[in-house]
Amino acid sequence: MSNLKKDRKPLEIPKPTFERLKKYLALLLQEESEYISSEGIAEKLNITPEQVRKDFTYINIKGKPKVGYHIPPLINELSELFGIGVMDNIIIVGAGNLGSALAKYAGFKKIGVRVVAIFDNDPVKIGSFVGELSVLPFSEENLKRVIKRFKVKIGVICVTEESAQEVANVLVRNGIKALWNFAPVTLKVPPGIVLENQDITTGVLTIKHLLEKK
Amino acid sequence: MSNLKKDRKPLEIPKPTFERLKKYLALLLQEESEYISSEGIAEKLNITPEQVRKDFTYINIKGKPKVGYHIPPLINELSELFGIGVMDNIIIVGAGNLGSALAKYAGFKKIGVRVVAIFDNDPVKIGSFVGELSVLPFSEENLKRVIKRFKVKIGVICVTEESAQEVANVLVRNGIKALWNFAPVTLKVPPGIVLENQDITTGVLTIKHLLEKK
DNA sequence: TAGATTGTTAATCGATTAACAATC
DNA sequence: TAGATTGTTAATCGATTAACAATC
Repeated sequence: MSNLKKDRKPLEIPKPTFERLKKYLALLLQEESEYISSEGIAEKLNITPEQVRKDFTYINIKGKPKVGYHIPPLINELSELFGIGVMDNIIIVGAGNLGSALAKYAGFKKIGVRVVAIFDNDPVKIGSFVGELSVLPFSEENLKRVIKRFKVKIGVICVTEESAQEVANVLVRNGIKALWNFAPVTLKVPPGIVLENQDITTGVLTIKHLLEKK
Repeated sequence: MSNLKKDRKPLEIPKPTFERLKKYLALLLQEESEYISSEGIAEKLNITPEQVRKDFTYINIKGKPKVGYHIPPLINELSELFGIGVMDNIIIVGAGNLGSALAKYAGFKKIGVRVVAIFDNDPVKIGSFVGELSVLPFSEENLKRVIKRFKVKIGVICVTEESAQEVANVLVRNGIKALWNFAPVTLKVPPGIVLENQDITTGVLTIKHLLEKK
């Protein structure tokens, strides 16, 4: 046993390309026309058309000279890349404003994500409704039941800095495979667990830096 | 007039380095010891120590062999880079859950950001309190007054997809210099206006993709 | 057909990694 | 001093850009 290969196959798609593919998808989902050219995409995202075409060589898609790319199949192809066809059930821990905002977010459906439960420890919040969901007490028992019943792999952390690591531990202990962390802390997770930090404040640092040099 | 130079001086710090510097700062602000080595930083962020040292060559900082980097001056140096010493007043448009979460976020202070007003058009929300702030009606008059009085340069967009572009237009028209957009739309802004998109959903796409290939 | 736009290869550019000298 | 860790240069790697042929 313990023959986990160390050679985790590197993403065959380069990281920068991958990040741009996400933006293309977001853009295409907003688009109403049927075709779009590499130039059309490029100018909305402030990149070059060559870059767009190059990026598309990583996915199985063909454009038509003089016309551009047919949007529906493009969306399909990108959807497959991100596993959007498969609906993932997720749970949210922390029913504060941020957790509530996510729980109610309508756009998840389009990207194959469904919030099936929201947890909190605050007695005032427990039992109250966030959208269609009633806030559940954050007990291991509840957690275990929900995770099992809905085959939940992804847990979202919307608690304070102080409790985030503990929440992460509990989630992982109960079978969660990926953490989406909104708390401004550097979490430690066991190998094999996917961790995605979504530090919401970093954006404003870029803004401050750009404004400064004007 | 109209002698705006097209040659916007490229960020002398490479983009990837810049992004990592933000992470270093976030990490250091959590750190309690006095010194940290490149190795110490590297392992928490899953990068190499060489990378950390190389990144630090872009800022004016010296480490001590055998000891590492003295954290307070490091924080100072990074703070200066991001313009954290200068407090920026920002306004939030949209007092839904997300806008409210941001308005109450305590961590802004540490990075030189202060929320001075929150706006909404919903009569139910207007006049109610979000933290210490009373929600103001989103009128150009109010906007103009607040922007002038608090010298606001940064506007945060926390409204729906549908209203985001219109809100952006109004903000820019009234003198806002930078937009921090949380709505899942590709905004169009005039040249010279800083735009930072914070698409909150992209993180989960990465997670889905990583889970898929297991 | 002519022209626009794609797709792809080659050239360039820039970032990361490796190696090692400097130094506390 | 010896050893650990920084700082920096050179080598490698990978991503972007440029050029142009293919094609609708």
